[in-house]
Amino acid sequence: MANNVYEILKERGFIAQLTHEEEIKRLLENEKVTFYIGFDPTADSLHVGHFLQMMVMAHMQRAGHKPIALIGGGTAMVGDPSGRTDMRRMMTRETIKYNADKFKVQLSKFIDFSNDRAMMVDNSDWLLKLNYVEFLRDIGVHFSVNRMLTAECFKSRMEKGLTFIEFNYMLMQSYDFLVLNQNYGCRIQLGGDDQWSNILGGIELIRRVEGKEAYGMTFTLLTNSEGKKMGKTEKGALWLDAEKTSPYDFYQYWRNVDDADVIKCLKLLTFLPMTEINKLAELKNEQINEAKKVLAYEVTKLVHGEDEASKAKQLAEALFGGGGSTSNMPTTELSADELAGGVNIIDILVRTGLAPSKGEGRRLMQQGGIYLDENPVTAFDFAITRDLFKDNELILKKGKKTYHKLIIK
RNA sequence: GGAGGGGUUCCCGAGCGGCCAAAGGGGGCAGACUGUAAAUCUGUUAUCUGACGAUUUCGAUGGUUCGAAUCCAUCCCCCUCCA
Repeated sequence: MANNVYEILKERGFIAQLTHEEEIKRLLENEKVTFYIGFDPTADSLHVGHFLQMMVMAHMQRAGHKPIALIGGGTAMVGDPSGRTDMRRMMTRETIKYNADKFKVQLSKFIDFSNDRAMMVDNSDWLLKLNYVEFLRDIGVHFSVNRMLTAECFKSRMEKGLTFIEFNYMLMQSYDFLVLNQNYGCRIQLGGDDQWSNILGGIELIRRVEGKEAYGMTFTLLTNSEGKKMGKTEKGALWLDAEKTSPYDFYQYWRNVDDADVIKCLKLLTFLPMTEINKLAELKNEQINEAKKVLAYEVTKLVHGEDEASKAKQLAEALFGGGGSTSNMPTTELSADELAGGVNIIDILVRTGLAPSKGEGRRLMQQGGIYLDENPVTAFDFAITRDLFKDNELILKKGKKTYHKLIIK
């Protein structure tokens, strides 16, 4: 019976905590509500954690509610201590500005901002011009330090140390909610579950300043069955920017998630109807691979578009299943001239990025992790020459899953 | 401001004049087994070299010494207690 967004979100496993379950449910059922989610531009690309937030926004928007995407250009200057055991590195204004601009572009791809169906605001617009004393008198008075210190988000920091600048983060985020409430009638703040304390701060502030009730809802953090945050790869985070994480790598990440996490991810990160997901949930053992394929394709489609998703899928099938085209594989061109003399395999490994250093390249070869057209290569002085190429291409493989194509220019 | 304790390789964390490119764990990578999964086992994990070996690393800069991550000086940063 998932007619109402609340039910949808609940059924799909998004919801972690609610400030007022009944009221929120009623509100979402009967009214068009303006809500917000904040994104602090601490990197130059959104990642999967943000994607989950955007899925929520999209579900809400589909139900007729109006999202405000808040870019934390101002809050990023301070740094949110929540869920952190150490202090964030201070970022320069320039970096934040740069990141914020990137965020804006990416967000526009996922949320429909046309016809006033959603808005995007940047809290640097109001935070940066605040007057310190005024802020303390108007906003600071409403916060009890005693209470703040008992908040979960500061507890872990009590041991490691917490500076005053970070301590203020909560006030700033609370103030954001107040501003959005006053200017745009925003009544609900959503966020990851790590934002719970900060959200409560805002609700409390609105109640005290405006005498109005505001609401908060947090969502499960995307963690795997071991409780670790998902979306991390050996190269760092799994970015939504194709320049930083290629659609193929992105696809492969989901293709390779743990069995235990597939269904959860399908619910959270795709729009597949629950009936279909439930069917996939029936699969056992090997068959789970089918569910993973669906997951990988759907998520990649949402993030990179149908074309890229199909390409990634085809490439994966070509490599792992045999057949299909290799046209979307990362490629390096070699000139006929250099091939004439033979090009050392280790140099190629470094050049293609399959190995970060020559030493690493040798190690890979020693351990039998390097293949040329599926044949292991172990001789360090092996030279790649023209006659190895078939149809002008040669497939270089590192381990079982990383492929690179060489072509003659 | 005073007293004490620290800053070690991707992370945690040992080392406290030579045997240290630095124990152990985590993570990563590769191999075996598999289902492009998990678990497990094995190897590996600064750079250059086919190898011997060479070079740059232990907060920063100088110094002592035949020789320093280890001792000294100054500086920067973090933590704890006192004010």
